[in-house]
Amino acid sequence: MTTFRAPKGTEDILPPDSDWWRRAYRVFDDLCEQFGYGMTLLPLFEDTDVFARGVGGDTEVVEKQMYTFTDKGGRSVTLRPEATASMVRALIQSGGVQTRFKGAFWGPMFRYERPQKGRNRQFYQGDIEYIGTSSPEADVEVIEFGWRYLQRMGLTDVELRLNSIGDAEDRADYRREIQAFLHERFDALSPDAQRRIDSNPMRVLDSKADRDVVADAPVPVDHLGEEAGEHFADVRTGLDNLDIPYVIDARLVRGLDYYNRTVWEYVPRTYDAAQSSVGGGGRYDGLFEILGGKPTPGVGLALGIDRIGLALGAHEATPALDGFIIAARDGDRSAARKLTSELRSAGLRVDMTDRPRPVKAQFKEADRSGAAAAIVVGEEWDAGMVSVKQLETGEQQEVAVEEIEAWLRS
RNA sequence: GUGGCCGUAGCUCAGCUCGGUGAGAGCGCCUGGUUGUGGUCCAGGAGGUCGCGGGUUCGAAUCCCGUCGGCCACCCCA
Repeated sequence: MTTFRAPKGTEDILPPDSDWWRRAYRVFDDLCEQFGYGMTLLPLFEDTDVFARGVGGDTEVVEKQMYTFTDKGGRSVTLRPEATASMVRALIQSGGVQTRFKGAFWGPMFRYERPQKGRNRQFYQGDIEYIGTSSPEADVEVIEFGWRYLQRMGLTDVELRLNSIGDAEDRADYRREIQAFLHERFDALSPDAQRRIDSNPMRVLDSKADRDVVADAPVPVDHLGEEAGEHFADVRTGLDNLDIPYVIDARLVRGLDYYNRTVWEYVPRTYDAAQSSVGGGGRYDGLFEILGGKPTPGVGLALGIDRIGLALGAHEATPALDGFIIAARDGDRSAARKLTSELRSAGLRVDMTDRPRPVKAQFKEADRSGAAAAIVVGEEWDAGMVSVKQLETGEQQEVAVEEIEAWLRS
């Protein structure tokens, strides 16, 4: 027996479940227009090195979650695990960013992991990037964007966790300090943490397995240089100014190596799952150089759409048609079909059954479709009339054919 | 990659411990309850290789082994 199913870690999203996704995208798109972020369409896969170098060789994402293939030309390509490196590559390719660039993007990402709640191998992100400015106002705007998005989607009880991990230069001293701290407690550390002392000690702060050990470890936010410190203060002032609440999480470091200074995450308080973060972002002033471009600062965020949906719980389907056309007699079907066509051309949302069925069954379909009204084409059609019934109230009346459109709109 | 739980109608599941009367329920779906009226009610109906393979047995959805798949957690992150 060869029955196929969606590959492990992927999901088919069909109506009516996809109604929510349509809304999720529309809200995102509206917000992008309001904030002035242009749309970008990027490849689903890139040269493997874009991510290996961009994201960082010592991250989990690159170490073991890459969907990497060799194509027929012998090139190593990787299904994108995240958007920022890809976006930066595209901007470098197009000649770099002269003044500033605000780009948005929506689509699937791929990470090879063992699936669980809120973690699929193919998952969806909405992303915005504000590039070409090191102003803290940009950080604030991007953080605000994510906050507004969650609010509009109905996730109102969200904790915004904020931190600054400083600049690369600031981290030299800090690095020695945390390494010393970790070496003293070497035996208590998890194998992963032990391995990272030399390669990327800051990441240990983020490790659940080592939570107790690092509870009183030195944190980057206490080792900010003058500029990074001012920047962070300005970001906080900016958020206060917009009345966006946040908490400082000194051990928040994020999983991608390109971040510097500001990093943040959105965590719904009402959502209990291991994968609780529904979005996050950070500043990445060094990424352009890593990928071979001119030094260009940038800040961006990713929203985990799947997780936002999970955090919201069951959402009511809202199919909603303006009208459902019913052909009373089989001979009325062509007239009904024509009317359906005309009303659709006029911009209304209408549907009808796929074949002759008892009127009762057609009404049942009309009801299930979520239509506001049922429009009966039958004997009255011969006199230029149709019967229209408001399905919620049950009220019914006859209306002249040429007035249906106006009636449906009222 | 490691661990736990689970795979029976389209969906949610009961039955499995103590193998054996014709494989079930609810929801959904279809038809009907008189001429062209839904969401309630009533009646009838369609729909199942009991994940797959092997073993034990006179006999297995029920016991054993294997395998595939799903969910959740660890890890990590969106």
